Amino acid sequence: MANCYLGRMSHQEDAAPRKQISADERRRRLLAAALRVMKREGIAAATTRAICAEAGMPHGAFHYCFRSKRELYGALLASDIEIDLAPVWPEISPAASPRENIRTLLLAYWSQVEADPDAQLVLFDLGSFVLRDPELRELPRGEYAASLEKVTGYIVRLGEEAGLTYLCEERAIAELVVTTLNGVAWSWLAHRDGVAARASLERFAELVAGLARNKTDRSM
Amino acid sequence: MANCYLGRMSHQEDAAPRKQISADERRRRLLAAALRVMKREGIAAATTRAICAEAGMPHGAFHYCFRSKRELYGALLASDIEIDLAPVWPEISPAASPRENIRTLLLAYWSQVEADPDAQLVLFDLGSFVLRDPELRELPRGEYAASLEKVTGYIVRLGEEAGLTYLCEERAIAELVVTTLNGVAWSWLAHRDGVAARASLERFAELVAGLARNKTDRSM
DNA sequence: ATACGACTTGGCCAGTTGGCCAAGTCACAT
DNA sequence: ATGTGACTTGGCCAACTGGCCAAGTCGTAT
Repeated sequence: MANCYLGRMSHQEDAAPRKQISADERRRRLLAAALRVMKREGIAAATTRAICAEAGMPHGAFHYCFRSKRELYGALLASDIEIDLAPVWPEISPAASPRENIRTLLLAYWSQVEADPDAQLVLFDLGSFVLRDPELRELPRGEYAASLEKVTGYIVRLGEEAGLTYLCEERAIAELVVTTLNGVAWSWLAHRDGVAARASLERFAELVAGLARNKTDRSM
Repeated sequence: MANCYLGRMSHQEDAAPRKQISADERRRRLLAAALRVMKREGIAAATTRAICAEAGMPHGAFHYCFRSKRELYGALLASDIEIDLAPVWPEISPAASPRENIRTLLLAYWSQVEADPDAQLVLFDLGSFVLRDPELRELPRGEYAASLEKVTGYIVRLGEEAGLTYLCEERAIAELVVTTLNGVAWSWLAHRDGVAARASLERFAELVAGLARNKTDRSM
């Protein structure tokens, strides 16, 4: 069911026996497999055996690639599962109101969250797991800092492209945004009311817009 | 080490040998014990054996009180672990600005969160676990609704006691508040930066205050 | 060809898990 | 005293866990 490595049917050697795989490549495949299992059945179901089976490998392969299960968990959280907002930028324009532009950005992010709820759940699970582990506890701190940095970048870029100026530091806004998006995601996972979630986001966009001004209103 | 059922040395009865315990009482004790274990060592460590040990009961007692481990998990999430804001109300006053009053309320809530981080983590763990279980999946929906109801009550009461009127429905504000508080809690669990968390809350209070007006400004 | 190290594999292990149960103990009504 | 039903207990189970390892296979530098 797994190995669709058929093809290569030439006259001499056929069903290519797929020789060897580098340990690095295996690590990558195991990480991907682990994520798939966790999304489908939760973090508790992601045993070393289940992960290997998902990756189409024998159980022994696991501990050749990872020293321990925790090492895989750490690597998984470190390999950021991020959301790309690049496709949204064309919709941003100085002509629109700050609220409209912020709204566009938030909802673009949201539609990606809503499209893959299990990924969000895994993110919470993984974070929670790692926070309990004495050796991995520091990991989320860096992850959080990175995502904060990224969102701050978005805010700045939004300011430039939509011609906005903010009443406070971009980083502070980013913090509020990251935090609120996480909160909305968590609430939505609980009640699964997409309408309510979007309504909260709209309201939040409105509030954040209060911190922004069109540059044209004052200077240009 | 477990059975300290010694004593019974007095002439008749003294160090009450605590005869039997009703199944209900045992359930309550097991729930409390489970919560303690989860806070201390995470949800994964809360095995039936660990819970019984924590409660000072033999392992067999567990399945006399609960049909399964999941049943306990469900019961635990249902037994709301809530935060009481009652002691804070005296600090609310019509004389203060809306922002100040909202700030007071949010920070009061927050100080309780900050005082018991593990409880928050357990709440996330528990929610996440339950969301994966086909039979318990619906549970968080009700929990969320209940806490939303409660916070809505707070918002209304705040309006009455501080003399505020809102620009939108109290429920919408409550949704935003619940969501944001969860988000801030999650972020804080990751980075453990209490200053940043409070700063976010202050900013959020400011924004929400924008949705409120002192009644005296218009009518009275 | 030969050798050597990276890769592969299935089996094994001791420990832990949730759940079950039969035998026993107790409180209380009769 | 005797019965009845709720409560108690320790032991048992099959299933599963993370981890380890020895024997094997393969690729490549020589």
